[in-house]
Amino acid sequence: MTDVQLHVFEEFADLARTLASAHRLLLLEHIAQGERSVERLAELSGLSIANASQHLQQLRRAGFVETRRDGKRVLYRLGTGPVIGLLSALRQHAEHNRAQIQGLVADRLHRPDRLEAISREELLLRLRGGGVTLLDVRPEEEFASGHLPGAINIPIEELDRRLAELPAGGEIVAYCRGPYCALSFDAVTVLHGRGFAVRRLESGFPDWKAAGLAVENSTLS
Amino acid sequence: MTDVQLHVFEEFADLARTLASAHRLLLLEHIAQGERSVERLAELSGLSIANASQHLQQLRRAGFVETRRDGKRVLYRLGTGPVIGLLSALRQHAEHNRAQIQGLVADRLHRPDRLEAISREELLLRLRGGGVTLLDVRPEEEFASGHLPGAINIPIEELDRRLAELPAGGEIVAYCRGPYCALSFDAVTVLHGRGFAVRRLESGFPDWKAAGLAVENSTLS
DNA sequence: ATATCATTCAATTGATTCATTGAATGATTG
DNA sequence: CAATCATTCAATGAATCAATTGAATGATAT
Repeated sequence: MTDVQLHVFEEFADLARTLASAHRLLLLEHIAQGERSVERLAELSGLSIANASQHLQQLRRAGFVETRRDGKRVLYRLGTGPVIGLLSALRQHAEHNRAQIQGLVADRLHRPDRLEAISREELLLRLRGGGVTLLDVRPEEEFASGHLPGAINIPIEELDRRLAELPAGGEIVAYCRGPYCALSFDAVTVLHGRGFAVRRLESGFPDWKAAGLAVENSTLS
Repeated sequence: MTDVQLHVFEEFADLARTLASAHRLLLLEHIAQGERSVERLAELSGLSIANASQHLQQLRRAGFVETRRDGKRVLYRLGTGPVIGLLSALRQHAEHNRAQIQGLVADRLHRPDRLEAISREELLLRLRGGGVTLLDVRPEEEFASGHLPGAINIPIEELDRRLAELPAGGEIVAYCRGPYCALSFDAVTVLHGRGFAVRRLESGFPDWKAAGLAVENSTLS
């Protein structure tokens, strides 16, 4: 009785243990952006290739990612399960804890930078209305492997020099990889300083995709 | 940059690590049923009191549970955050993995015992229509600290002897602690054998409560 | 106040996990 | 078929975590 119970819980615990490493979570976050090779992931995460490979295999054993061979490379992508949901539940809980510590739980309007954030639902409404420019500030590579329909791509480092590409009037909504990616925060800071009406999308590309919403692809490896 | 990133992920990893122990998950599951003292939890989980206490403190540090003093005892209850959501995301993923291994993913009707299961939404509809008897097969103690409105309580061990208390006609819906609690499965087996029209609720009491639905309490310590 | 009892703390030991290194695998390319 | 290159495997020492024990805390009750 408690024996069978414990066995089930051991299984859950194994899953949790696989997530209990900052490096693996970081790898997952990068994989959530699209397919990546081991070498690229190692580079993105600052790990040795062998080490990255081992972590990736743990993630695969737990079903969080899947692999595919393309020539000499092995490409990793997210698993088909509710991986994003699991990660976002973790995020939510962490956020709740932070709010708890600061003594503000029921209140939803307590994060100053959140004032600039816009939800997916709100964005969809605005897009239908028109007059909104979607700005993807991720690197070209990530943009190419998938982005929100109609978005224009200006990587954050180039934003300063390429302001001309942005429409003078109308509102801009910037997004990047997700709530804990700093790129869109930076974009809001930069653009706000230049007098643009800009807000950031609360969630990022992976969540958008996971929600089953339309995605565009560029033709680039 | 990667420094700040890593710090955030360390935080997530800590949360995951706290869940990465079958004993702690088991404790959480018991706490999800209602407030419990350390002694009771140790007994329920087969741990020494000191050991249980340590695990409980880890859970508290991570914000999964909260405590309250009542006389000599310290009572543990679930935290206010999305704990249940996190646990159920874990469950979902585990279930997905299992299905994956058996080569049936897209298919939703592959679990024979699931044919007997009814969702919360469906239950709510049926209850409005009437003719449905809700049967709580958890121990009296757990029933007393909270149950579904209108449910009758017959602990699973007594079910055999107390069949008379069940209405002859109409459908019975049995529930217990949740999808990985075996009690309601047993109830279906027993009652089905006696010719009752019986199904089990897919989710259990904790999920019901977490969904913000009405809950009844008995007057019992 | 003091005794009592549930709970928590502190310290030890044993078991896992992590990153690193160098070698082995396995698929492509000439 | 041999060479090449990305990835994986295997083994090591350092670091971290889990369970156990006995003592300390903190609140009640006589």
